[in-house]
Amino acid sequence: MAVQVLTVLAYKAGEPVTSTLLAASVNTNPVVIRRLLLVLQSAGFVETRKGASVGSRLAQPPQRIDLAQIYRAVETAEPFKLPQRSMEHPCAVGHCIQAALIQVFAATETALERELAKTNLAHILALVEKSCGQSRQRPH
Amino acid sequence: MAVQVLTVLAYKAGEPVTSTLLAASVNTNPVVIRRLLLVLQSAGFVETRKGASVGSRLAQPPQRIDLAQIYRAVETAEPFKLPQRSMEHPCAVGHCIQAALIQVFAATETALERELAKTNLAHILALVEKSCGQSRQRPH
DNA sequence: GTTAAATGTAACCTCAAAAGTTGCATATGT
DNA sequence: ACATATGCAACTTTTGAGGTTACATTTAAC
Repeated sequence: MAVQVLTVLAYKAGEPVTSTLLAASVNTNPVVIRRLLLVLQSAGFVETRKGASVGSRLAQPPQRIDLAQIYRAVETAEPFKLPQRSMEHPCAVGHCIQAALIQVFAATETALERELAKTNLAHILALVEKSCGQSRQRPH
Repeated sequence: MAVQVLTVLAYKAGEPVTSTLLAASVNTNPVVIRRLLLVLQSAGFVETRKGASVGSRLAQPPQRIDLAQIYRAVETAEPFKLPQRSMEHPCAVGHCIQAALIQVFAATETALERELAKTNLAHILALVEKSCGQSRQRPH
C-alpha cells in the first residue's frame, strides 16, 4: 500500500495531495493513509503540511526512493522469521537448528533487499505511464 | 516452521519420526505438525505411514529439496500482494498503478524464489552440524 | 486376533496484526 | 473567522496462523 501511495504522489509530481484523495485512490480510509504518511514522513519520503487545501507531496525526487527503502520503513513483521518459541529448549538439536535457520533467513532477507533496491519510484512511474499510455499530469 | 521440520527429518537421515516428536522439537502441537506434513506429503517431500512405531521421513535426498520448493509448497499469503480492492475503480490512475505494481511485485517474487533456490536442506544441515559441532545421528 | 500407537480430520478456540472507524483537538490557507 | 486538513487517541472489525480437543482409522508388534 505504501508503494501505491508513493506512486500516486510521484505521479502528481510535487502537487500536494490530501489524505482523503489518496484514500479514494487506494480505496481505503483517510486515517489509514494518514497513519502511513506519518511513517513515510519520518523516513523522509514525504512532506506534509496541515491546513486548508494542502496535503502531502514527495520530499525527494522519485529516482532517490527505491523499494528497499520503502520496505525497511514500512515493514514491521519480517517475512522470514522463526516464531518466538519458548526458551525451554527441551531438544538441543532444535535449538541448534534455530540458530542455523536464523543465519539462512538473514541472508535471504539481505538478498531480498538488494533485489528491491534495484527498483525505484521513477521506474514504477515509467511503467505506469507506459502501460496506460497516459501523459503525465503536471502541476498546472 | 516447515523448514525446521524438514531439517529435523533430514537430520534423522531417513529414520521415521512421529509427529509428537517433531512437535516437541519445534515446541508446538502434534496436530499442527500433522497438518503441515499433509502439505509436505502432497509436495512429495516426505513419506508418512500410519500405525504403531512409525511416522514420517524424507522422501527425497536433502540435496533435492531447496527453500524455493518449500516456500512454494507452504506459503499461502504472498508477501508482495496488493490487497484485493473493490473493482469500482473510482480512479483510473489507481487502476493503472495497480496493474503496474502487479508486474513489479511479480518480478520481485521471482527474484526471491531464485534466491531461495540457492539453498537446500543439505546446506542447512551442514550449517547445523558445523555450528553445533555434533556428529550426525545415523539410523542405528 | 488384539492391542497399543500413530495418523487423518473435523470442529472448535485463541491470539496477534493490520485495517477500518469514530471523534475531536489543532493547525493553516483563504 | 472559517472551512479544510492533519495528528492522534480509542475502539471495533477482520483475517490468518496457530493451538486444542476429540475421535475414527490404520498398522506394526506382540
